[in-house]
Amino acid sequence: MGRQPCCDKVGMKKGPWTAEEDKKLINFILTNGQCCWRAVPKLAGLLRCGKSCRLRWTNYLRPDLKRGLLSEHEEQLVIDLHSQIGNRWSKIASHLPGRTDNEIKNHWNTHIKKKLKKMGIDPLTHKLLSTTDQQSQQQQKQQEQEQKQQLQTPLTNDISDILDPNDKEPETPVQSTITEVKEEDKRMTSTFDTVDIMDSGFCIDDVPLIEPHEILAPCAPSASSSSRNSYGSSNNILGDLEIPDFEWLSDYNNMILWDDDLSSWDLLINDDGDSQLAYDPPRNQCPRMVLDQYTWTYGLI
DNA sequence: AACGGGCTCAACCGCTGGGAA
DNA sequence: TTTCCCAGCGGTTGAGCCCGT
Repeated sequence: MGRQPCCDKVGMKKGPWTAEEDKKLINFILTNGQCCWRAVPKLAGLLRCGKSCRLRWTNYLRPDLKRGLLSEHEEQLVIDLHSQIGNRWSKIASHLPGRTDNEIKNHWNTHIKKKLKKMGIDPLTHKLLSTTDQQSQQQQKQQEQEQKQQLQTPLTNDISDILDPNDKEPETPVQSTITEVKEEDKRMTSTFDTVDIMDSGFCIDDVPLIEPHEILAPCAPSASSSSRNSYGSSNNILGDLEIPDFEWLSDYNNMILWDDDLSSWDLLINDDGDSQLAYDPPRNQCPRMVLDQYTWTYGLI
């Protein structure tokens, strides 16, 4: 008996999301929060399946997403993590705040793979390509032995589920138990969290730096500052959003940054200077705002 | 200007695991 | 224990963009 499809696909829209659909989804999530995704399209008035809505939100519309290319530091982190846990993109993404597994997976396949190959490193094994061939036979033998051992003594801790088989070789920095892997996860997370942003290699070359004083017109949270008309425009997305009286904005300094053509909104900055909401229109519809979260965070510090 | 090949990345597909009934 | 639903995951696809000819 097969699994039921995630939704009734008849009449469901597929393909790229339109700005209108994005608006509906953002509006719904901001108003109601994330609930049962299956119910979202119906409640939000979308002809999409719940799964599509969830993916669109998590991979593109989510407020805490960073945009733009991965920095050198992030890239190195991805490489390090990949060498230890393989293609577990969501796990890797969890170490890079604001990055999605899809984004990292794409970046790996389009950039890092080539980069490593250019450097003479096998992206699968993270070993020098020249030595890979020599080791492949040894690996094969070792894997055969491991398979025999597994048949004789089943693993109580399924380390094979955590670690890439290629990382089981002694010369790689591999932990031998799940506990150690988890501890390593924690260590790496905390390392990333506490990294000095000035030394982190964040790439600020990709976008022109804008000093905060050049772009900010901070205003204290107040009833008047939550007026849609303060920032809205008849030809922009935010103006059309049915955000309930901006009550959800009451904690923010209501900083909204507009594209030159006022066709998109990018950031809302709260009192702590955190970016809370970012809207990035489809790349073929309007030029992307030249300010991204990196730049902004960097500017604040 | 037109064409074609390569590249990028958003979106989709199918599968898995967890949890509820 | 079994069945079903749901969210999440990783692999794959294809439309649109870019760039060289």
